[in-house]
Amino acid sequence: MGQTILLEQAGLCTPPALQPPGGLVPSFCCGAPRTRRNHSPAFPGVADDTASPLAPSKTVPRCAPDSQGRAHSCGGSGCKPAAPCSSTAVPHPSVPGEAGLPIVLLAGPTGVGKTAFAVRLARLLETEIINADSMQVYRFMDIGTAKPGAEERSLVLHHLLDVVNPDEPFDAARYLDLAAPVIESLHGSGKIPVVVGGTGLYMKVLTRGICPAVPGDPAIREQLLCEEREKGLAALHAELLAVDPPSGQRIHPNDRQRVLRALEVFRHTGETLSGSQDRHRFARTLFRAVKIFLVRSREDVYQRIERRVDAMIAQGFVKEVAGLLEMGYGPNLRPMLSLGYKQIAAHLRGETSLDEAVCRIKRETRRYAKRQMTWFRADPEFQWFDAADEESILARIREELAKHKG
RNA sequence: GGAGAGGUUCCCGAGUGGCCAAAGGGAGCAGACUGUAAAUCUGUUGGCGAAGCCUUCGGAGGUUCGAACCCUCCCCUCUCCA
Repeated sequence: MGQTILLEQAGLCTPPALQPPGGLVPSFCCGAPRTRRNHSPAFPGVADDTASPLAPSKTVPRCAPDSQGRAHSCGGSGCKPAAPCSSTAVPHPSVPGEAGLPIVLLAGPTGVGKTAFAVRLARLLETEIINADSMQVYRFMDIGTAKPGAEERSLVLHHLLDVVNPDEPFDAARYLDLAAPVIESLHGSGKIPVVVGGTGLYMKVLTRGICPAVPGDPAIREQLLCEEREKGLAALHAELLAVDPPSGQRIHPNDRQRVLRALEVFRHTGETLSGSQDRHRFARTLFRAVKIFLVRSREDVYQRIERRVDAMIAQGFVKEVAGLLEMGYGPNLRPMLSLGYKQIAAHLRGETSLDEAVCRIKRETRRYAKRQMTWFRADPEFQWFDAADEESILARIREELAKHKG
């Protein structure tokens, strides 16, 4: 096994009892998970017909006109193709919607074993993998993002990995712009793409499109930040409440990121974010998907996180972060503020010991895993499977795909 | 052996007679999420419940209408002196 291959995959092919070398849980780690009750993950099993990912969504028009009866603006492409309405508005040639080939979405909390299982699945389906992890799109960030290693990549072609530098802007819309054509191309050759990752929003956007609101505007953003410094966030929230009441009510006054975004949209376009979202509503289906969520018991996931972070350190995570900083990727860049990178950078600045950094990474990773479960729990189309039960998952996927062919 | 300080709800820590199931922080748990999403934010945290009731502030007694808070004894921890 290559060194860069992460523990994630170990659990899939070997009994959980087989611990990786050095997998001892360090006793220094504060806040070790206290699992009071036996969390038994929900396995909703097969979704009912209405919620079935493969059930055609009968009511949704492929490209609904907006309230004014005009086709919404897809960069002038007039909605002919079911193109994602994004900044660049790449018109996608096909109209997948409910008729085209499906995709397989493979999600799960960090460290359940998505990467390895995806490779297996992709080989069985003789297809390719599309990354749906918001951090693995960045170059030079390999160890800390648990990016698939050379071995995995040699077995199956991976897309959307290493597509931008850490100082380039990247967001859900850009993700859609890049991923949709890959899916279409794979569909063109009769393949069913396996989309793997833990970023719920990216998966949602990939299957349902994104609200055609404007992209972020640096000038307006700067102005807003300036006003925030002068008047405070509360004043900006008050303004939002006045200008876009639904958004103002929905967005908590402390949620700086969303308050700023909503105001940014309004100032840029004169249209409210809520209005735009109301028209969008994730109503269309861009790609039908078989949605699989891999789970393990809470204890299990936490233990795997523990081991995985230790393994990252052993593989040279600190060196990786130092290297990024040397390359000139500053500690305030978005990806450098992500899980792990942020804490290691703080350690390199001398703010914390390595032990402390590791401890924090583990804790933040546990929280992240929890948030992922919350996100995917909210989407009933995802069917939850015990990650160790590969056969059931494969059977289920085969069943769905067969149904589709028939 | 002597002197002093202290033992508070999962942890740290405030509280020094009623307004205390007990501030604040941490950790945990739950939730939200449409262009930063590995981000950002919210709620909650003794038990049972509708009010309300029950158990809790090292232990056992006591004072008081009433005690985490006052008194006595005991146990434990820390600091200093021998």
